[in-house]
Amino acid sequence: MSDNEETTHSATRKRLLQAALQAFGSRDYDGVSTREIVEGAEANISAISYHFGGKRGLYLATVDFLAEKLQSGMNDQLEQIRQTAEETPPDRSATLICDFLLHFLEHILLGEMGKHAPGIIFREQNQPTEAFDILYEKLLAPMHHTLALLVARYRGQQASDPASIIMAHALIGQTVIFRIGRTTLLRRLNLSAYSTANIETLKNQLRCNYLALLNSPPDSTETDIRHHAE
Amino acid sequence: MSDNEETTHSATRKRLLQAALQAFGSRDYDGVSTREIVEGAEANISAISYHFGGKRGLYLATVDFLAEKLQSGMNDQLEQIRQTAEETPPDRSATLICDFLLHFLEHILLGEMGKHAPGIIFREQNQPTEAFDILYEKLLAPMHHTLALLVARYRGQQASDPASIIMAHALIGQTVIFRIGRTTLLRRLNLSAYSTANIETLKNQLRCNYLALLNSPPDSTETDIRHHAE
DNA sequence: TAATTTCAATCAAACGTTTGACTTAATCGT
DNA sequence: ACGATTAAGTCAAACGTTTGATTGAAATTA
Repeated sequence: MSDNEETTHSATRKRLLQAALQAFGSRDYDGVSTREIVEGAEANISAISYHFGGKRGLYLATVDFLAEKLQSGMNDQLEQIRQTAEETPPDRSATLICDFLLHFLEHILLGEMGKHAPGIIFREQNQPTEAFDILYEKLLAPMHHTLALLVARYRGQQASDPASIIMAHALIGQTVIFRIGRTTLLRRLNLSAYSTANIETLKNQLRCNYLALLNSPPDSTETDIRHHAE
Repeated sequence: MSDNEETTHSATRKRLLQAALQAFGSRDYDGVSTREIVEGAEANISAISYHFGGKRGLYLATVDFLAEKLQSGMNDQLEQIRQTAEETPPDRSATLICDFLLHFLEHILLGEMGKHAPGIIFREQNQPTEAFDILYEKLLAPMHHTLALLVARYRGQQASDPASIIMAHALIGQTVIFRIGRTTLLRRLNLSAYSTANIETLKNQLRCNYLALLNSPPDSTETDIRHHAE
């Protein structure tokens, strides 16, 4: 399904998506009014119904628009990483993981993506709707999957091993918490915003953390988490 | 400011706060209607204006209510930890950190707090309002501060050292990501919810991660993050 | 011309808030 | 001791505004 959202549509449609992304990125679904969106898009109020069937349709299209945007910038990278991993010794996987995550960190701290995506993604994690499926399939799953693959390779486990998956989750968490918990950390450090020097410091510290986690001894008391699956 | 919210208030006031906590915990400010709240509280619509001056006032009172609730259960624990830390050798700090964070994990995964608090806290992190100050002062700062103290003690640093603060942040992040990113991880593991056995597995894995981070060598390229402070 | 897209105007529903009457329980003057 | 007065709390009803959605004509495009 989902042939590529019918590329032949008007410019109004794209302006609506961009305005909606900006709005939904900073405020909740109910906190955004259709009139505010069309104002930002310099379009008429009825354009939403015409192009997307309604506010809900616009929201879903916006999430898809976001996912597509981020996917395009990441899938190539992920694919390349997976190929590189197969051609190099397992212990090089740690470097691949670090480089990918640090590059990812920069994007969510400084990039355009970091402005809008986190709010939407968290909300859908916390209270999943139909939109979460889109985010999961196009963004979260591929990234999670590739990282688990690298982790498994580095630690000599199976990529499907829950331990690998949990470790991948922990690594991602270690990264995104500096975006999610930004306000708290900045306040603790008496900063008003991350500077590029701050980010460099963070990256150095995070690299150490990644390696520490990857090299940590496997949990000796481990039980198979799937025993209680579904 | 903030004498203890005038304890002599009516029962309706408390019912409103509890209903509001439930509502604001799962949906955004604009996603919650005053009529929905008073319905849950079995109160009259005008009770909100009467007791809190309006919807906004109710929201702020609800956040304060939440912070107070969680603070009472945590401050004793934090105080006890800080005392214990002073009386025991530094290398015992790691155990204190682990025990506290794992106890915290259980609360946010299973406890009543885990239902409502994360949504509110994240939203205020992502788009801070007046309510964030309440959360920061009563909840986030004390916890962050105590952890930084323990980290500094264990690693032989100053508690005010940015490296200690960042490490404390990383440790907290390592924990809360299993609540924040719950939906993604569960989907990756083919689970519909955490079982107590799952949580036991997570706790064992997390303990390893905590220790790995705490024992990791300090960043050799470190620069003082405060060089660029405000 | 025929199909597509935009527009101002309008709709019912839901929103947060306000009103004024009513109940209940202290407080007061005598 | 007792009716009058005041204050606190609750209630149904209504307020004006904003919401998402729809309409049918006008404009644009092919």
